[in-house]
Amino acid sequence: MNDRSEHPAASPSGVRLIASADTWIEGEALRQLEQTAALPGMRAAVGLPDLHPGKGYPIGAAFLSERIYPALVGNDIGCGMALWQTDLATRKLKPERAVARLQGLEGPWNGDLDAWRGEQDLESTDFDSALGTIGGGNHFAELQTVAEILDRDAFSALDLDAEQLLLLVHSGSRGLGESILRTLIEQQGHQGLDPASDAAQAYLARHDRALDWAKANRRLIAARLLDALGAEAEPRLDVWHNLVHPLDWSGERLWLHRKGAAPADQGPLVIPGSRGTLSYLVQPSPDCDASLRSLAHGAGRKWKRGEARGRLSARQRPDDLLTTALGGRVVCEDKELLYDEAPEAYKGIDRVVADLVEAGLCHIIATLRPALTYKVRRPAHKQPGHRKPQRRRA
DNA sequence: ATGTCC
Repeated sequence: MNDRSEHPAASPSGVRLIASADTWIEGEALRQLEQTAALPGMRAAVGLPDLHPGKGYPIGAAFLSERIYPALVGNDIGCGMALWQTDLATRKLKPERAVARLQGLEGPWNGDLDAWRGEQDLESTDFDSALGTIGGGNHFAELQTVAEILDRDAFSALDLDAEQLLLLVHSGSRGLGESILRTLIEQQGHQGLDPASDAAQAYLARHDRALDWAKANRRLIAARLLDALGAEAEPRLDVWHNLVHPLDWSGERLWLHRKGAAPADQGPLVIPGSRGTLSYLVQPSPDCDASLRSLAHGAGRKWKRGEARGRLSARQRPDDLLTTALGGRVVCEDKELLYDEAPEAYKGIDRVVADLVEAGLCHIIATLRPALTYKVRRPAHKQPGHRKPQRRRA
């Protein structure tokens, strides 16, 4: 491991990068990591091996601070990864049939939303109609098969069945988190908040609601997808990788910000690769203080959004991207998104996870293979029959 | 990332 700095507690800048020399980290991401680590009240910063540039602040990083920085959590408050054990036998999966059945997951759910919110103990928001929708960007719902089991005891302890499909859902708080951050920035700017201030308390209350909303969203996404497939499933894990929460650290109360950083203190979790590579079910090590109790949340982007189409379209047609090197099927009728989320746009997950293992932060329970990755059907404005608003003539 | 929005 190429540990380029001291332990956070001992380093003057408090910055630690967990990445081997073989893991490429963009210079802009390192600059963002250093700049963020220099904000007032910041005590420690950790870049995970999936570190890549974000909008001002890096993604794939954890920050420990005396103050609360909402902009550091970002707009997708509560985004995370949840795993279900389905009752679908892997050998019985007919991908083309499953693809055909997965329709209409983009629009509002047509079930009894008020009753469902009641069961989930979820308050009503202006974004109820978005509950149960995956969204864009890197969000997805994916059926996976178990490729290899490396820690049979841990695998069994999770009550997983290697002969049945798993469902992994990556989504967040949709427009709700975005509205919370936008309002906060309008009122407070990018400054850190004193945790005792009214502004901080108001933000935290809304933030915590967005966490619940995002988790419920993943649950409803799974329920809708399973319903479409005629399957049932049981939840196995659900972790947030965008949030801020208080942490007692060496006798002090500080605030841990995770921005695209998975928790290492809440049991096993899935670190997904791209849709064309394996994902990893890992067991965090008991002591992950060196990484601020955090792990990588995925492979990390190699190419910026919007760059992939230009880089790939000469050698790969859109149809080529609907099946992957591992034999998986992809449902994504948004062409730009199809390219943006191509496996080539991401770093290699094998190296990212190896960096974590070599740093002593986790071990691998099992590898998972994508069978069907659901992103999005055709965007509404490109649906057949959609009329473009006519530009008014002078 | 985003009831993005040409």
